Amino acid sequence: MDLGRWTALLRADAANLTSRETQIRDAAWIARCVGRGAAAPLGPQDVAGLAERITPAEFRKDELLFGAGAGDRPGVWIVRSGHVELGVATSRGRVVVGVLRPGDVEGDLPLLLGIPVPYSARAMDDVVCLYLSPTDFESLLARHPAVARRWLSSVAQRLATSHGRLISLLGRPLVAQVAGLLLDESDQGTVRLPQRTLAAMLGVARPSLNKVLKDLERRSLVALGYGSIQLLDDDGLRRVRNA
Amino acid sequence: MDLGRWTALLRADAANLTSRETQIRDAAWIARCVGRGAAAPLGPQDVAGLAERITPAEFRKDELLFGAGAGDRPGVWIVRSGHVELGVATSRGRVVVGVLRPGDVEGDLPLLLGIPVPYSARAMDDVVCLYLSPTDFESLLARHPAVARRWLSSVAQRLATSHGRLISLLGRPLVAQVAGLLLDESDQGTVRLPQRTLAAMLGVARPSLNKVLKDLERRSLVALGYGSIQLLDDDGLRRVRNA
DNA sequence: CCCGGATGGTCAGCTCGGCGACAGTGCCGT
DNA sequence: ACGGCACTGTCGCCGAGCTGACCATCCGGG
Repeated sequence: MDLGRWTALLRADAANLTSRETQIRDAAWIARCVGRGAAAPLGPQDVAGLAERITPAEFRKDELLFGAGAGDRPGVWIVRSGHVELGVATSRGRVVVGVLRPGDVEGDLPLLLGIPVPYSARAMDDVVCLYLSPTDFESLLARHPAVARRWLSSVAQRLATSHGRLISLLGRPLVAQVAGLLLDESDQGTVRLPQRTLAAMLGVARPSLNKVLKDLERRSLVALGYGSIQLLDDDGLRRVRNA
Repeated sequence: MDLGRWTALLRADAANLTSRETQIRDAAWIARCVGRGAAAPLGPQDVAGLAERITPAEFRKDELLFGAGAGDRPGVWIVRSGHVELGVATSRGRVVVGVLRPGDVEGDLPLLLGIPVPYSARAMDDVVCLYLSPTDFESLLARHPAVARRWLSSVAQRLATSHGRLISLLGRPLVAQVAGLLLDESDQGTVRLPQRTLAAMLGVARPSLNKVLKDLERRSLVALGYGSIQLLDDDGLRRVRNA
């Protein structure tokens, strides 16, 4: 998906389309992203229910979306364009829990469970989000069973990913962890994150990560660039991950 | 909750109660456990919907419930009594992903996502489960929105736990990881797992874990027993976890 | 065009934890 | 009572990865 074009469209919409039309298009987009591949399809009335509740929100690079320092604004955020970093400040420096890409959802768990988010979200570039207030989210789930069903798939998907991440971290050599992370975070064969961030995602020191990456480059599995990594041999990386 | 008494009751029920009465009692129990504390209450018809779908299943110690070696039986399992170990065999020996206690649910994710479970489940002692077949689970969610809503909370709860686990593992010293694990797995101030298993849950070697545990014991934070650990100072352990 | 900040690459020293082995000890069935 | 088994406690060696430092390179803005 061409993110630049999406963003441009969003900007144009603000001027050329009615607010209602924009909302419906955004709602349909959410319907495609949340609970992808779930059995239950959403009806037109479900999409309409979504549309009348979402409001767009823009953030500039390095702005905080929620969490410590941003007033802990409750509600559901769906990333429309851009990237968002979920991080925790620990005694041993910053740890990155995850990176949100367009289509990813955050903020629903705290609402569902009534607990605060343990991390804070920072815009890694200019970001456009769609926002659902806590009450809107609650009524959406209550009145639209199909949406609740899809949301269930979405959360289940994230849980499966988290489990996979746990397995790939538990006592495995760093090369295997790195190979797994690159495969998970790649977008069209490229990972557009600085090594500093990747290291924080694995909770390791940057020099250690760099050593491993150079090793993978020597084995022609990846190509290192400035702020980006190209995956050259996915199957080879998978072998390293499972070794 | 006194697990011994529950098990005894279950045995007695098989003889003294009709199958239907047992099912309704089990269903009510599931209703209490799944999505604990969720906003949406279940109506009597929801509990009835659960009751007519569940079937009990017993497993002896060391028996495999599902996963590699047990035919990968699809369906949802709810632990009624006993403990179940979720483990993965890796190149570097066994890794324990988690331990299921009474009230815990497993097997729903593969159904929701259409993917196989990446781990296998082994009964750590004699275990009684309640079973939902894939088709029954699907129809339950489709026809009982309140159950789907509760199930959403249940999955969200597990996702939050998994996130917490990730944060507590990422590049933290072993003492902090151990303190966190003990706090998570304790039941009434006691962890009834052999050190071998605890080590597998953190993906570390047993001698390393033992060294840390003895250290915690010297600091009067825990008391080590045979196959069990008593937590003496929860606040102290929390301090160690966050250090 | 140049400069400052961010990112990538590398090194030496050191600590933590893995690995394997072995002894002591509680638990349980015979 | 006894013996086997599983669990705990401990040691020594060694390699993986952390610490902190330093310089090269890339990029965007003035």
